[in-house]
Amino acid sequence: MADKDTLRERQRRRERPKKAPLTRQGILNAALTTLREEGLNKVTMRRIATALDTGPASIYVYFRDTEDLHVQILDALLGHVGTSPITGGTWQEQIKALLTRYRDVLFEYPEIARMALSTRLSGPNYLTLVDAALALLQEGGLPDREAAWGIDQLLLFTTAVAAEQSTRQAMPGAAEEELALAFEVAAVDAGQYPQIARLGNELLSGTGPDRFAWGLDVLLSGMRNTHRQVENPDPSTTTP
Amino acid sequence: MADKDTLRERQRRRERPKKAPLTRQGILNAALTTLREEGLNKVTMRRIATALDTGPASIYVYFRDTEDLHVQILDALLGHVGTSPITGGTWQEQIKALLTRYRDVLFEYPEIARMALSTRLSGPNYLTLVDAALALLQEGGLPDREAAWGIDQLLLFTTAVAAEQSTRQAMPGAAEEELALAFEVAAVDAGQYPQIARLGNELLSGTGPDRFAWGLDVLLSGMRNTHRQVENPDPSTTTP
DNA sequence: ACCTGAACACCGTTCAAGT
DNA sequence: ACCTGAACACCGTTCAAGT
Repeated sequence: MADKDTLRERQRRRERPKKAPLTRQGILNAALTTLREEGLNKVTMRRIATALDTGPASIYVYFRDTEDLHVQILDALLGHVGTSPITGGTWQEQIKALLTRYRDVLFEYPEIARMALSTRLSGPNYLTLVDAALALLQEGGLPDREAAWGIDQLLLFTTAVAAEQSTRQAMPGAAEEELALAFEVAAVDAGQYPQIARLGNELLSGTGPDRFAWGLDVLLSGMRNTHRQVENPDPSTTTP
Repeated sequence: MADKDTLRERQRRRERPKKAPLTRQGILNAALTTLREEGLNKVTMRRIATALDTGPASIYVYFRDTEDLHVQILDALLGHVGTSPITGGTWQEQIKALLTRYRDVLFEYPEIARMALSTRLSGPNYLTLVDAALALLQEGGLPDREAAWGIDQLLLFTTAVAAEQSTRQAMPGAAEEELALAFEVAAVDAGQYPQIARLGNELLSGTGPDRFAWGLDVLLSGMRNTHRQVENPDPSTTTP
């Protein structure tokens, strides 16, 4: 009877509430939860498997290896970074807004940013972001040749800033490290490192966001003034 | 007798040839050998300890943890990057030569570059490099405020390029990945990613060194044309 | 102080066997 | 095809005990 079946069904669920048919999405969701609650280095095959009430081998049905899992997490995280519209301002301001949005995602998940540097990304959400940025560069009148290389540099800078900055704030003892750095700069031997001693605290000045914004301005300004050389065509790799 | 002692000494050495008094340098040397022969992720506490014929706990006498070991390896690797003289050319060419030298070291050890992004470096060799670069920026007439932030960006870019590029070439299957990327760009949906489709192979053009050199030019040019805003002084953190 | 064996609490990945 | 338990070959770090 329906009643009896429902009851039995409920009891079964209560016993093992997380047990559901294994799917790619299900694994990804469990991974995202673990990421939020415990950080990327707890997003391990074994842990996700345990959360889903199975053995580690099961995850390998859907993900090639741990890196594959992490890459797919990032694209899931990127969500609508590239699609939600950006309004107002010059094209420079718009591209800065777009990249800041990207940086903010990476900022929330320090280790993801570091991973993003060592893996070619190719998820749909990432491609959308790249396309949107390229459109803005074109709008700004940047020649295609420079835009093609420039987008790489803009994304590389953004990712690197996130990887660098977010590590510190997320880690226990980050504050002490900052302080130690300040002392170090102050204590630096003026004979051995004259420039560092001379610039002193100027080296540590400014907030993360201010430095990031300045960095983007430098890149955008530099790109417009730096033409790519015509590459010397290598005859050995060119068909006649 | 001397003869007998020497013989006994030799035999003792032959039995356990690596056993020597444990020193920081000795551990570092063993670590460098392992790095060269097996890569950074084999530079583990346990492995170095085994190589030195002792238990893992012994390493903790000289290094706080695994990260500390890795950081000190990088500074050892940096050797004379910052001290051996750079001759000829404009200050731009000189700073490019200096950073290229830095990149080359990081290129040889992919994982070290990635690590360098997430850890504040402060070894003597690293500071020497920073100081030399700052001197060149000053020689080029870059104002101190911009130089202080600019050096950060130059080093960040260099490290990121090394982390990104070197991963691919060092990994098994890097060639296939490049190829897969090329196919991907070719196959991209022109409706969904119009800009990527439009630029096509332009996005993949150029060699690593050409892109790196262009990137440095962009940065150096941009820095000279981008003044730092006067930061809005935050009254809550300023003493009156 | 310096050094260490042993223990604790984890990992990724593969494989043979199950459904 | 999809899923899994068990096994293999590793990790970092701490601690109590030794010299």
